[in-house]
Amino acid sequence: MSLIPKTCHLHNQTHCGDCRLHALCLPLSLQIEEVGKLDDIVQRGRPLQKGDVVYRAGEVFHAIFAVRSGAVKTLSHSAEGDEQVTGFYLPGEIIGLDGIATGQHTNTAIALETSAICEIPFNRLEELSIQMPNLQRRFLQIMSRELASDQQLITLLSKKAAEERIAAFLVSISRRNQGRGLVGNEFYLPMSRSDIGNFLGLTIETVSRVFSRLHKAGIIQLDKKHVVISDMAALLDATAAEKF
Amino acid sequence: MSLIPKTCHLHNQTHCGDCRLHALCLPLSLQIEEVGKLDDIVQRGRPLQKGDVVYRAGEVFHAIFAVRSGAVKTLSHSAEGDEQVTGFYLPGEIIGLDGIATGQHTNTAIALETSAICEIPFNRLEELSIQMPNLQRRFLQIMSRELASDQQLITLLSKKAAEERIAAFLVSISRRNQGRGLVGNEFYLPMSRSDIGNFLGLTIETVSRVFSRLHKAGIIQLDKKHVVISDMAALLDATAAEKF
DNA sequence: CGGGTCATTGAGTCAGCTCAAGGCTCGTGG
DNA sequence: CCACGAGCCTTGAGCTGACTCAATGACCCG
Repeated sequence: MSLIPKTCHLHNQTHCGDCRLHALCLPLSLQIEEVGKLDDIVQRGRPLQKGDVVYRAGEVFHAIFAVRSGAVKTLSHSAEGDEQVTGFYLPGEIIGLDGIATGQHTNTAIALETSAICEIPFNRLEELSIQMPNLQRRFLQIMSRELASDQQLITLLSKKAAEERIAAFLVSISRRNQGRGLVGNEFYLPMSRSDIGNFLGLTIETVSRVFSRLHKAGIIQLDKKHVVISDMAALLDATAAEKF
Repeated sequence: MSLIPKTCHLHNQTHCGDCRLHALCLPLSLQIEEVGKLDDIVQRGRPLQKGDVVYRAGEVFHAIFAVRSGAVKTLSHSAEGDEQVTGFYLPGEIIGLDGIATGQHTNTAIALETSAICEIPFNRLEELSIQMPNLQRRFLQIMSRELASDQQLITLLSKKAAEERIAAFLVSISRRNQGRGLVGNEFYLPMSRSDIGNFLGLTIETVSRVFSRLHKAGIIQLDKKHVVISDMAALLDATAAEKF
């Protein structure tokens, strides 16, 4: 059961072909008429508010979702009940892939701010993939990219110190914003310090201290969630601090 | 030395339909004639020896691989040159999925012991998937399962103490052996302490100390790489030690 | 203006790291 | 057959980066 109401607001009429995220999202590398067919199966709901759930762990998996605007975090729950933030998703990025293996979502996805989400029924997508090899390949690419980013996070958690983690996190947000045509060196973080800490395997105190340190070092400017990267080179250096 | 006899499963003639791993590997849920078609595209090479490379980071991606016998580790290299072990793969498991996104492998895969590997050319697999929706779905399942296991590892690295990590690691090996019809409470670890430490984000000293502790607690018996789990309940408890 | 949430900063503790020493096993060569 | 070296593993001792605990500040909303 999807939480997204089917009522259409004017804002929801954007078709895949017109969508500004066209070149980032699922339609990449499709022909124009193919985009039209994909567009036919995409369902666009009313914007979600901060804290609203896109899907919940344990729910039956029936669709994947594309973030059209706003931002979403995904969390998994361990057996003991504690939450692990497994990712932050920005416009053009796809969530819900975790449910394919078992037919149930293993993660929960929650809007971090007012967000528009496109819902793509999975069985329709599968059918379409059979007719459109480009779409099949694109979808596999997206899953594989997700694997690669999970593995980067694994390396981060396994090998990097707190400062390197935060620096890498900021660089990642910066690059993804840049990929969407925004400036790379200034942005608002849509998530709380606590989400960042959870994601990076740090406490919120450590996140806060590292932000302060980077600020004092003149690498970033910081006003609550508003970040300006004033010295990108130094920030990149900080993602891989020398060990000796 | 592996528990797996060197006689039957290393020879190259086994077809997917006859393979004992049939129900774990890619052919799961295929019809008999479909298995035959899959079998036609699978290439079986000569057994690899310990340390041999299955594929290397940076190589052009053209195939995925199934482990038929033995064991394989995958590693990614960070920009600074240090290696991160990202997974251990046992018979019936699929490696090489990391290359789909970019067309290049981002990981390196190395045999941990004498191993037989099936090579499945990716473009042939894609073609076959279009004809065989079951195969397409199965392949997506395998990728999704990989995502889920990466996310479990992320939680492990982000939230768990050394003892919980090792316990979870042993339970994982045990379960996967059991899934292949072996006993779950006794096995040889095909990887070194250093590989385990690297994988779990611990130093080899810590790995060694935790093994000793679990041994002294009567939970496992240990003779080099030969492990006997003598108290599975206690080991499971140790994967989620109470924090207060 | 009071209560709640989120963020910052400081002080002290500790799990796992580094450094160091020594043991076990296996292969090689005298 | 033993000596020797090279890996790999184990164990001990001390150090340290991030955690816990605690207090305070900033902001939002009713």
